Amino acid sequence: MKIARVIVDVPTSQTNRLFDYRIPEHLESVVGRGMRVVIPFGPRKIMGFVIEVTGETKLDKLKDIVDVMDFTPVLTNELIDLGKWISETTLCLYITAFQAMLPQVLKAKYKKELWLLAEEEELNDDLAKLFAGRAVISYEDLQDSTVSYRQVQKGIQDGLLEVQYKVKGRETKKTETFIAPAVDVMKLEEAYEDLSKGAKKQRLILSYFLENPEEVHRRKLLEVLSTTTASLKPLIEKGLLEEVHKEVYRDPYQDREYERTTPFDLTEEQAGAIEPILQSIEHKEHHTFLLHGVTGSGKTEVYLQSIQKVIDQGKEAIVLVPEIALTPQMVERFKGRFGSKVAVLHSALSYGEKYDEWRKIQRKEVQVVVGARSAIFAPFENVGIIIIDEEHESSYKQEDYPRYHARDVAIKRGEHHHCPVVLGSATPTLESFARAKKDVYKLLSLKKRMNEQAMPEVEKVDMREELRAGNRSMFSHVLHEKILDRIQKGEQVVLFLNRRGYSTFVMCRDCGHVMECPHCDIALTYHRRSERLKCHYCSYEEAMPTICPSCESDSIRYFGTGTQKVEESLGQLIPEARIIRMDVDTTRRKGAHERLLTQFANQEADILLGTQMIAKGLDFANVTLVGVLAADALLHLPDFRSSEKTFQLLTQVSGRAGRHKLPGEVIVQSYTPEHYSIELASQYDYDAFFLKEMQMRKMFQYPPYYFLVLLTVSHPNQMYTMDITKQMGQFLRNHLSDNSIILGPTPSPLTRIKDRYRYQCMIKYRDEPSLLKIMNRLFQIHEDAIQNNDLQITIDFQPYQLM
DNA sequence: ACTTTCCAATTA
DNA sequence: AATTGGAAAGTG
Repeated sequence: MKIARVIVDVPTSQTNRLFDYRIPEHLESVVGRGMRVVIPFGPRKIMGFVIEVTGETKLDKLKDIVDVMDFTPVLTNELIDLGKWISETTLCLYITAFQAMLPQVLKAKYKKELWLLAEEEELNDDLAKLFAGRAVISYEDLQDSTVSYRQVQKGIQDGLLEVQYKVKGRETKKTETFIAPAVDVMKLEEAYEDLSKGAKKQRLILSYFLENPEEVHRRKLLEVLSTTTASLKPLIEKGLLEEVHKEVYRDPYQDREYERTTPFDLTEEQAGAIEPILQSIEHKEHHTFLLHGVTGSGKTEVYLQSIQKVIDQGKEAIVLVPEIALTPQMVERFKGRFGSKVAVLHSALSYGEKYDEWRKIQRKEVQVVVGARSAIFAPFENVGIIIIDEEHESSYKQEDYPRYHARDVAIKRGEHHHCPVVLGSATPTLESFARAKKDVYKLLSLKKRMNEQAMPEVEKVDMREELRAGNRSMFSHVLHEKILDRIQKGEQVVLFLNRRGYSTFVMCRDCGHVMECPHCDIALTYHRRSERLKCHYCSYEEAMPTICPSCESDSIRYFGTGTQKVEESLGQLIPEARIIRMDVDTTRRKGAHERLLTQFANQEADILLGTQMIAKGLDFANVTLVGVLAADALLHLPDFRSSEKTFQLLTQVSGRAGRHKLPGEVIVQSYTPEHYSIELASQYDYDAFFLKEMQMRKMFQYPPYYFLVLLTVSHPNQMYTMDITKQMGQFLRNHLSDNSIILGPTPSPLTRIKDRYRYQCMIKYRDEPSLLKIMNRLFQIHEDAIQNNDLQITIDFQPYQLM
């Protein structure tokens, strides 16, 4: 007897273990490790992942597997082990880890149905009305009806009704219609002769097939012969042609032509950097490389040529890029070099499109995947290299369960496949650079730009002085003039607004009342388009008030510097400027992002104004001026990484100017231009910044000198939350070593979200071998309250977001 | 005596 | 997470 050990699709700690099921004979040759199966669980039927197939069990009675959902495993052996590792190191449930590795559509969908077993006459009036002649009704119909649960229960007891559970995948396959001859050429010819002379279009279609007897895409056929289905239909009805429905991939890039590029000759510096990577591929040895290259130094070419080597060896490559940088320009470079060997995975794809790209990987129809964070789980089995571009990006850390960092997963996979992991950045995280200095990672440096051009000159503008000089606008005098100058010359400008910390809130000018969310401790954000106030943390929204709810004055206004507002005042300042604004609002619609960028590239606008999303990966030849409107917006947030983030952002934004023949220039506006992160970013001095920031981190006991764990407790009752957090802090102080520092409990920076109070403890440690065990114990102690008292505990190892 | 609501245990 | 069966609370 064969037995499958299964992780069930029930996300709680009590079911977070293997359950044994008998594999019925007719499924014995089908069921395998890594497949999804339908299993009975209590009275229900649910989905589960087969983790192991064995011959023995400790139990004497087992239930049978009901059905298999896959014929090929969706999880490879490596991914199963990886999922286990993730759940153990990030303290999440097994099922959560496995679900995170797969595309959305492979999540099971459950349906509960009520079946009529007897004749309708045997039912009472209420039930008969409910069924109304149908044999099956969905459970939602029952809930919508007035029939009481009691009646249904009785019906079930009397054997008149039955509840059935259905488990379905959500995957859908897209099909398209092809037309093919249904008879041989002889018959076609006969039919052609028989057709009346008047049926010109029909004759045209047949003559097409006489010349090309293969099947052809219907839309294309109709297009080529410039005809319609009206002429095609009679031929199909006569049985001469037939419709063939074929499965096709939803390929978002299919109608695009990519210019093929060939490998460039590497510069001496690039050649030096790529050599150790190629060696690592050659010798099948795992190493983690930190490729530190200034913007424009040609990191991507190093990636591309390393990947070429991997493909030549018959292996596969995984490339991670930050979501925000997954622009058409980036995709183009990979598609241009490797053509149809590339799958692309990012959040702008529909679920169906993601699934199709994923299946190309699963079926090994591609050798390269370029994608955002979750692409690290690409189900390749022969990985030859893993590349993480813009290594410092915070989007590589997932902020909800499983709270994994793609970099850690990459290294784990690199070890398994004995292949190199390359972390690339112009501004590496302090953690990574420190590791490179300690030779844990191998440091590779690219210090020169490929075009031998100097980095654009950065001019800092002290906005305090502007204010003193009577300029109250958000554009300094210099910036205003330079913009005018560029427009006159027909060159382009990129304006960058750091939105974080500058959201548009609504305040009463008379009494100072600020509109806040009734469920969270945060000011509401004003949305101009809908004229409504929205909360960024819960889904709460309300209409913009006309009078202040506190003092009933009518001088209630919105404040803050959103991109909309900048666009407005820019329009007043320079009415002739053509502006493209890029932010969440203008890029919400599918393809909008790309359309706006194309417009700008075609020089249909003079100024590109945007947030974070224009800081990365963009490359426009005609841009000669970059303006940063508020460089210190990030700097004053309660986050120990704020200096690092500011430095990274400024460096990145500066890199947008003067990438080609025309020299570039950068204006950085700030209220604290003397801050070392602004000062050193404007000098492009990463090494000096690293040293200075390391001093700060050492002094304040932050990473990379210490590891962090953030423990957040939340509950609707504030006192209770504080109490539990205090207990936990005490527990940690009792169990962790004396060298570790435990801070808190303190209220979270956002103390209340969705009517739940949040308190936190921070652990700083250098060496805690049994940390995982202790944290697990912490969960166990409060398991009951989590289960029955609406208590929530989140544990985040190496957190990025301290809110 | 009977119905409704709540809670904890169980899921192979 | 969903279900269920039994205890506790409510109802006339």
